[in-house]
Amino acid sequence: MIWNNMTSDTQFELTGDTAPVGFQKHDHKTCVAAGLSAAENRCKEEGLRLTPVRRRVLEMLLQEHRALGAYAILDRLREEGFGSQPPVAYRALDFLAQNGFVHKIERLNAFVACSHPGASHSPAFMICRKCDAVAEAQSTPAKGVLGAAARAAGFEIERTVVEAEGLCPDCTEKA
Amino acid sequence: MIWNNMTSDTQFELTGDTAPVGFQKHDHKTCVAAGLSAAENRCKEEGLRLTPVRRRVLEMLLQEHRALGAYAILDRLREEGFGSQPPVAYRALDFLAQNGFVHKIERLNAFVACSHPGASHSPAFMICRKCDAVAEAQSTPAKGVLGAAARAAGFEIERTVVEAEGLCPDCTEKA
DNA sequence: ACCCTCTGTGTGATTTTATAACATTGCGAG
DNA sequence: CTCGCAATGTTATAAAATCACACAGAGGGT
Repeated sequence: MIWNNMTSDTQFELTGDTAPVGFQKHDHKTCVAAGLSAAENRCKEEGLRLTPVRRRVLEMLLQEHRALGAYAILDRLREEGFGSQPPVAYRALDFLAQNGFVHKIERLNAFVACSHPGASHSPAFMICRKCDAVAEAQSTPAKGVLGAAARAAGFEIERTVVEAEGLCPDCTEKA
Repeated sequence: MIWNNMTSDTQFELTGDTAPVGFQKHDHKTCVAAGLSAAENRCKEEGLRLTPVRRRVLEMLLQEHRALGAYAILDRLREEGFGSQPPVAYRALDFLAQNGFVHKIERLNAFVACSHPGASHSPAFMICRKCDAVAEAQSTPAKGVLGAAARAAGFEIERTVVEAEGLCPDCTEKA
């Protein structure tokens, strides 16, 4: 229920030491495809333009399945013949973030593909301080202590940043 | 209970349009003094060194009572005859943040004085997107959806960033 | 008092992250 | 077709943060 498990039964195609993926091994190909087509559908529905740069950036983040900085993304875009200056990356990321296809991790100044394409939601993240793996969960901003404080204060919450930093299961084991 | 109300009954000494202070008008002098002496005590107890730069930075943040960027702080330090290079500000801020006297607002790349000096706690913030006022509340990381997700995943939370962005009471009114 | 060490301060230089400003392209509505 | 607008691209610059190294001064041990 909570996150990156994606489809079906867990598949162990990954060699065991590929990039961290959200604390759970799973089939990348499936989630890249799923993420992309979810985005395509939403764009078609809402008249948004998923242009080549934007599409490619989303694809990169889906493939990577961890947080990438804007400049890491830019480097690849450059290699692939897209523009080579920061605004190219930032604009694509802004578009994707604005539409919920990717999220910015404030703590890392970096971006991850959304793990729950489709529904609008308030994401929460768990970030491993050792291996930088990032897993996305749902938060419920209006509920809980913060929601109560906000209501009491007359503060209108529009957006929330919720990021937990700590040790992922793998790194806990190794320690 | 929740935040910057500080002492006693609210006092309206402020002219009514001084800098935003956390959604509630209150007596600055009192909270500056309270914040500083709390820090002094904790440092004495724990053998920490509240040196002049550090003390002054804390005092600035307490006076300001809103988020200041490291470079805003640095500018003032420079004017006052302290060092003039970024590390001076960053080091003082690191010390203060490490010991819980100030908090970093990731969303703004800026720092605020802690509103609950003393007890160790997991802060949560409400940030007005219009006037940049910041109020501090308490969060309860281990509880709620995120805590459940973390336990389910075997993720060990060490620290949390919780920041709500929206409109403060004042700005809501004006709109 | 002396030396030693360790922490903190100061500096210049650099890296990393992000935005401003403006020219150009190309699609779609009329 | 052509006008307008959104997206792309570029150069330049701003803003945030860190590195590397020199020096000063507090405090402990002798």
